[in-house]
Amino acid sequence: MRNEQRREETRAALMEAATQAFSERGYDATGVAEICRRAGVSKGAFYYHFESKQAIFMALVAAWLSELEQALGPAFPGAGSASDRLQELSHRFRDVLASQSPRVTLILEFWTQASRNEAIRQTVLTLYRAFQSFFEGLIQDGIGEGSLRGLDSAVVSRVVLAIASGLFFQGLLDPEGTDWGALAEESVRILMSGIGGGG
Amino acid sequence: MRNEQRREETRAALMEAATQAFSERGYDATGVAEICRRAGVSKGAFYYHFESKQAIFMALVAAWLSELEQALGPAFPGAGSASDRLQELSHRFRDVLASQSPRVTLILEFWTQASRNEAIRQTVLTLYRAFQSFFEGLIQDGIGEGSLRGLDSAVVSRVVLAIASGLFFQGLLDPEGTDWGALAEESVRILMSGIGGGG
DNA sequence: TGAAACATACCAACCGGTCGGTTTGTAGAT
DNA sequence: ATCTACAAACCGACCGGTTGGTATGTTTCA
Repeated sequence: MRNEQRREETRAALMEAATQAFSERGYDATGVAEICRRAGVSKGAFYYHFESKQAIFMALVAAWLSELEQALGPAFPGAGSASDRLQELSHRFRDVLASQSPRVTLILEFWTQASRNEAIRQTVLTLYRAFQSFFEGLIQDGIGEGSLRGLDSAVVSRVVLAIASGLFFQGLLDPEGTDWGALAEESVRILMSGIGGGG
Repeated sequence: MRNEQRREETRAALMEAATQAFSERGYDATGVAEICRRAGVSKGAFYYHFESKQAIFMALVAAWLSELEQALGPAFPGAGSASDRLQELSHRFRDVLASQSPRVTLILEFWTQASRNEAIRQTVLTLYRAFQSFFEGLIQDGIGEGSLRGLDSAVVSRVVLAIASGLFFQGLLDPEGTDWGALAEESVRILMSGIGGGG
């Protein structure tokens, strides 16, 4: 069964190469030949493992999806109040940004393709809704235990997501502009207490 | 001087056609030939007016930049308190989204290209910083007049921008998912008063 | 008439994808 | 252990089609 290992290795090499290539040059501008060159295999090998260029892109989306779902599921198992956990999450924003750093532009590529390809859009939407549900549950917990005000959790969760993705995209555009990690923490703090004055 | 008018018309037709084509199919997937077809001119006309495909894209970025700068400058000349103006701005989010609707995906295209092209990135960054300055000034006004708390206006302005762009990108991914305009209004309301509970 | 504005025909380069053939790995027979 | 037989994995030349860009000719108008 050593073929199985070889199979996995080649597949992994192709996906890694595709990740880098798509990140650097974008989906359309990246040729299958270049992916093969980076992976050190031939075009024949590529089309043996993947039906098409679209197929490997979809595989990358799926891999990213399951990876983040795994990271989201068992994590943060309810230690402390909901507001504390929200702060903790914002604290980890910098690490997430750093760990995803090579893929940051790839995620933007996912987003772009999603706006033009229904299948990809549905996949990304699934991920997006998973995130939203996660935050919605967190906020409902907070409302239940009294650490958060009794606002519409669906709305608040979307706002939290908007801040997160907004900071994400801004960091992509201007990586050196600010300490986006610190800004994420500050955002949650501001969101918690509001910006309204005395009146 | 009727040549001048003709010149402007062709140029405008090409840029309008490029806007639509880039929006629908993206920069790379759009051919120069298709832009010409939509504009009803020939390739010769295209390359008479623009040096390259990149050039017309840059021209679109520049046009978008100056357009939004104009809309931002004289607009909202300080009627009411800063918090009121912030609410008013969120109220107009739906209209902005609607008016920019044909270009929404084009803006995403700008963002994508910006992450790979330094010249485009600088241009988009200029726009981004113009927005940030605008909000920063607005928030400083609010702090001065007491309608906003004395927080770091640079930080708050970035958070506001994060929410705006975050909602923008989310609306792009899932146009029918929610009333993003209403959500924008609600976001500002939440941002004003915070989500923290009794403690 | 001459310069500006546009059209037409064309090209080299590249693209995603195919295909006939070759190597590699391994299960079973001996 | 070694040979056989076969399938999985891989190679790279090749194809039709498309692309951004050019070269050259034609129209329009001051």
